[in-house]
Amino acid sequence: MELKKILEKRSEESWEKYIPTLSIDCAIFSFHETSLKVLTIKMKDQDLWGLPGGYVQKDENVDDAAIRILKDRTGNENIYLQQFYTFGNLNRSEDFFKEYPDTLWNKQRFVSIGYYALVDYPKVNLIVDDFSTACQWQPIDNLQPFMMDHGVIFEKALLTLREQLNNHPIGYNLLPEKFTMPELQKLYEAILGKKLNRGNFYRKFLRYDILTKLDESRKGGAHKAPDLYSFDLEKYNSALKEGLKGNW
Amino acid sequence: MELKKILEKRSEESWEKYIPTLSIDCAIFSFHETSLKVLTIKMKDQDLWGLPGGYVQKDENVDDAAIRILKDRTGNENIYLQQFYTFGNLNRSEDFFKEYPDTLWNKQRFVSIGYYALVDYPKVNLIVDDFSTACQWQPIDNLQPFMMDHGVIFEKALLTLREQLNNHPIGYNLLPEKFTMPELQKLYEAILGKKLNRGNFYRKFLRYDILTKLDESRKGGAHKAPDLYSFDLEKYNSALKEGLKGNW
DNA sequence: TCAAAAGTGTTGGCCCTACACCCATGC
DNA sequence: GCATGGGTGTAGGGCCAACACTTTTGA
Repeated sequence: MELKKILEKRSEESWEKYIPTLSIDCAIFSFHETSLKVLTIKMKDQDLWGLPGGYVQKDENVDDAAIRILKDRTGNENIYLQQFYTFGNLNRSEDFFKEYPDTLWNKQRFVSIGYYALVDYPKVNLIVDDFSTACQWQPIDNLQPFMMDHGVIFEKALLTLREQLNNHPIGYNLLPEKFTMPELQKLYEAILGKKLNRGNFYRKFLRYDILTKLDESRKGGAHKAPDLYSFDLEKYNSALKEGLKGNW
Repeated sequence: MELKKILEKRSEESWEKYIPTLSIDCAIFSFHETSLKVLTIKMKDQDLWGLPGGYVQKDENVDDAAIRILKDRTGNENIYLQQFYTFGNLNRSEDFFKEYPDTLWNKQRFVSIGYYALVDYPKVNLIVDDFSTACQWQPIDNLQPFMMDHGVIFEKALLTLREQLNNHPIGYNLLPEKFTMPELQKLYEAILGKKLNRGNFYRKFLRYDILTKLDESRKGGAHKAPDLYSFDLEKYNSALKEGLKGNW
């Protein structure tokens, strides 16, 4: 069914179910093949991509709404979620629904609460809903244009990720259980948007004393097999409370 | 007039004027006599103190609403404002208006957007509005109990202030034009909640190369007259972009 | 055997800590 | 002149960048 029909059909139900004015948009990040990716969806009858989002039910905490939205889109429930900013300009979604009746739920003025989410790439099953035709990961260094102000929301999410790198379990939530030092470094470089010195990164991270070196290495690569590590959760979390020392 | 009467009288107008569901709460900080203070108000017929707040007009950006609310409370327009978190739990204001009719504007479920503001203490004229009986600065290390979840909002504001100390013009906006190194240090200690080494603080700050040493000193104190400094705005702002280096 | 990637060594400089010392001021 | 607080000196250690060397791997 075309988008317009669906929206009009759902509109009345939405007025009943959700609190007005408020929406949620999510920047869902993952890390795969040395590149940081963000989840984007394409709505029916639209050319531009958007961030997945939704609304807050009348009897639901805002944080719980974000969890629900994430689950509906990724099939996954225990996802690391962090609210980062609320976007409240008048003209955010201006023009987007201008051909629709004023009573349409989607045509309201929305103030949108932004959340970023961190997921382990292979654990996610992308789900295409009734409103959209596609749902896919895009590498952050080669993004398609975003609809509405979703470009701004994405940029703010990425900036927040950068700022919180020393205080939040970002590495832990984007990497698989076991990972190599070069993989960890690539992740840091992707988030920071700059190259880091290999040897110094290696020793700096070991000095934090938050990793456990495993008795295995990543075989199968074309060259020397790198050692595998995992986070020592106890030490990791207590180090994050104080913040990892040092500037990137 | 008692609070109940006023609220009921204003309710209808509020439904017309503001977008529903959304409110704004502000933690307004200042620095005076070596202590960090936060602006609190006491509503009529209430024992507990609250943070000043307000609502968003239907044709108004959320940021502009925050500016308007600040101006109404402090008489001041050019105030440093920073949105820091949005509080969306169902039970935030539970029970507060339970004796009122359900149609009362104030009895809605509100999701509140938190802003912190930084002001130069002597520039502010506190304004008591129709809803409140008092409006005063409280030192953050000796706070009266807050109403609703305003204690949580305040704590989050203070935490954000701490986290942003190296990246935002916090010192500049809380201090007067001219200040001494010991005053600057007291401010940092108040925000961080811990003592810092005097000599090291002094040199660390000078090393940033963002201060201008003035040809005056603060006379009148009981001891050696400390030198006066001011921020070199150009250098200061460009240093903040990269972030001041070092952990406190 | 060779290129490339991973792990490790080394060096000089800067910043941080800590403590000590001197200077200026009002009592 | 004395106590107090402000400005400055200094020694040791840690972290850092930069670079080089060694080891391991698959082709």
